[in-house]
Amino acid sequence: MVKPESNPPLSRRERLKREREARILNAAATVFSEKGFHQATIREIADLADVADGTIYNYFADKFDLLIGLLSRLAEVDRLQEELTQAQQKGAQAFFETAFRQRLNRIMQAEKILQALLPEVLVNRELRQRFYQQYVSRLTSLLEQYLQQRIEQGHIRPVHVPLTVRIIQSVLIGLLFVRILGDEPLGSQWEKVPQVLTTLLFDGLNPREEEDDRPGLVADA
Amino acid sequence: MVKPESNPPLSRRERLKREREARILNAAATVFSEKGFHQATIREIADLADVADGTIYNYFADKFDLLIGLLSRLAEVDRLQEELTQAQQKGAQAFFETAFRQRLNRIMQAEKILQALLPEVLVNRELRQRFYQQYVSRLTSLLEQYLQQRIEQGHIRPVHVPLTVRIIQSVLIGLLFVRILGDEPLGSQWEKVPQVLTTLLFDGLNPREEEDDRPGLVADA
Amino acid sequence: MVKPESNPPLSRRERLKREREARILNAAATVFSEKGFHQATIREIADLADVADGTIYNYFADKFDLLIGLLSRLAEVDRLQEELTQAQQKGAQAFFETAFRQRLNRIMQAEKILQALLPEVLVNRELRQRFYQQYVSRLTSLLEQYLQQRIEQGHIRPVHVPLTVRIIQSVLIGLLFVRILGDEPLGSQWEKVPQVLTTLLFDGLNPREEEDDRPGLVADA
Amino acid sequence: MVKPESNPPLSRRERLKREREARILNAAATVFSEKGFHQATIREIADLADVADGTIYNYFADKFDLLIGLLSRLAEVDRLQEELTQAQQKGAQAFFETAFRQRLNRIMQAEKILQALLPEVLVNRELRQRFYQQYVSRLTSLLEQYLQQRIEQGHIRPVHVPLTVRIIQSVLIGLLFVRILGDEPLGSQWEKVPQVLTTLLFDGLNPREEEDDRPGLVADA
DNA sequence: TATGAATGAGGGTTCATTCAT
DNA sequence: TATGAATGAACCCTCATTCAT
Repeated sequence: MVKPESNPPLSRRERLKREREARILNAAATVFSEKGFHQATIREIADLADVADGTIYNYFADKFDLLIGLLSRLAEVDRLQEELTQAQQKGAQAFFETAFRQRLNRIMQAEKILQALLPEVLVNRELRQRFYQQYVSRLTSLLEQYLQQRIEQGHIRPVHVPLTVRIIQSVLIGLLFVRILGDEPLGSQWEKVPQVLTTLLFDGLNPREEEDDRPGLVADA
Repeated sequence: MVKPESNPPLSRRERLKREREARILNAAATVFSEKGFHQATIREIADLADVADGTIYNYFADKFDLLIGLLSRLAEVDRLQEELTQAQQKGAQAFFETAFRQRLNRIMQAEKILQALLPEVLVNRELRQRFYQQYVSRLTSLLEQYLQQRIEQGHIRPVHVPLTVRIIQSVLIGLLFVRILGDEPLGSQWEKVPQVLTTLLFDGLNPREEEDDRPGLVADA
Repeated sequence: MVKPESNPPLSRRERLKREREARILNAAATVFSEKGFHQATIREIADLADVADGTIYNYFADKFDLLIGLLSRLAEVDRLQEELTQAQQKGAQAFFETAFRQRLNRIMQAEKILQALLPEVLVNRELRQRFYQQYVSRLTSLLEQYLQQRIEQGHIRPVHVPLTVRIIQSVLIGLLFVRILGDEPLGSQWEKVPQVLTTLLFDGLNPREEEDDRPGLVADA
Repeated sequence: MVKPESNPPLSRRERLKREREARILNAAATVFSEKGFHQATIREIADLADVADGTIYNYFADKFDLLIGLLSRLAEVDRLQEELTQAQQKGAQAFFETAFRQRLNRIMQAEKILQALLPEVLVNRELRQRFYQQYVSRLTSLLEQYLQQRIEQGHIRPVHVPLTVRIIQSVLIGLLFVRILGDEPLGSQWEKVPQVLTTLLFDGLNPREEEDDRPGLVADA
């Protein structure tokens, strides 16, 4: 299932190479996320990765290619489809809560990389397109299919599928954004977000007959 | 539109100065949004504003100060409080739909400026804090107050107010983000978003007894 | 006659600009001729010209453009046609002696520039073509016309005009080359060359009845 | 062709080494002549020679040493003295025509190497001196001796021997130069040059009583 | 106050050379 | 001895900023 990459007789040389590339990408993520792509210098990344400046160019064509490398790693590690497929066996609401939790976890894990990428994504056409295709539209497609299906099954109200999916996508990205902005409640209560979000999405703000007493719905901080 | 500051007669000299500053800021917004802050050059902005390079430094301390200028203009023109106060006279759902429409309209009007600012907001601590305070947290506060009130009045289900408000904020910012990414449905159906979003927020995805037949809920594109 | 460029009301600013450009080109000629184009650094040229590195780029697009600038100056200052036209009023042999003297003088005056240009001329296609057109082929054409005419008039033996002219051209360039190589006799007896060359070219090596007693034909060094 | 050095049996190992060195020098000549010494990279030469970068440094001390290697090969292969000695048995004019033909043939054969060397010869003091000694002055000396002798024998008019010889040398180098410049007539009629040059050198441009009808003296292209 | 040329620090990138394998 | 990845010094060029006019 998960391409096991099980050709492990990697030569020592090959292992060193991979390890070096990883170190460089890590360093790039750190420096980019702290200073921004343009403020970051190759020198600084090289120092942090403990290689010489020139070595970076044995692994990446140029500075921008480091961003591409980060984006690739982002997409590569992500098990988006598999995760979502598993979650589909649950009910609709549980599916969304699971999906949100997965996505928000991923975002948190990859926060540094995302913080390195996002600013340039907004600015660079090529990166923007790659990011949209490799990162955004994949989730969009899956959600559209899922939502459509569930609507047809009557498990979900008939809504404007494309826009609803965009709205859901936007929440996720927006949450990352506001989190990066340093918003305190989001920073400290990130784990609660999936549930609040799911409840909101399913039950809405409208008051119901039956009072809802589940914990976590009211701020306790 | 609402220019209550028009008290003093303003000398010809003064008018010229203001007009020049506006031209410079416009040029900066255009160039920054197209190329990004770091790719943009003072020369290019000066050319577009039809002034000499050096002139810009009579109006702004340095290149970064142009961003501050754009942020100020963003906040300055915005009638956030007044608009929301007006909307509060409506019912809760109508309030949100109005508020969303206002916000999304503002976002669209100021898209160029926002596209110029956002990348640097993610990268520059000072700008980030200013942006958060002048642009994000103002809405957050107002929404928190409003939501709290309505919950106490029983018009809205008791929800986790801080996170709910962050989620709402995130939708707005995220929508802008996905729009900038070039997402087609968002680009072409931007006007429908407020209603879809409001319905989603209030009624949720859960199916109800009574079928919902209001127009615009199902994609027709 | 010599376009006097008599629009002297050059502003002070303009004069300074021209003077700066000249200083830069002089410095470039010096450094290029001493170290070669690739060994030369912009820093060094700037220092010698007493300007900042960046200033050079206000006058020349890039390092290579300095070579183009040198080539232009070479062609610009040269009064090739006028000089030759004057010389045409003399007899054939006197014409050539005059022409050789003019050319060899020019070469000596411009030796630094030529030494800066030649190596790159051999290496860079664009410069090669420009050099050939602006510097070499102009003389070639004039000589071809002149030789053809004189042959038709019977003042010169019928020879293979194109090759003969190339041979003459080659002597001039070759003499410069051997001079640059540091050849001593050429360095110290450069002024004798035109006469020796002319005699050789007209009378040849074949011995004649009448012994030739003109001075300068036998080495006295 | 004439390989009298073939005394020792040469081990397989030794043969491989020589062959490798030859491949490297060939590659260097090709790349240098096409791009120039400084534009050429060791990588490119190594690729063309089908060896690794580092291998080149087992054969040559550094990049510059490749030029020295080319110069050595140039001098080594050249049978200057033997060829000229043979030619001396002819009459003076035949001698020169033979000598010119030999030299111009050599130049053509070695054009690539010369084109690789000349630019750096003009720029690098050490290479310049070596080139002058190993390539230029050897011919100069031989010609000076020969010319002096013939003059004393009365077969050649008494001319300024040192300068005359320099002029002859200069023609050869200059012809190579103009050829490299891409001059068309020289490129296509290179074989005619020795004869035209010899006639010019011996008979001069002065018209004679007897009309000269030998072929090849008038351009037919 | 507007101008725009001069400034020069800064950084991405190249590539000859080294050296562990 | 051959390999080829790592090294890091070196350099062209950009461009924000200054300042004489």
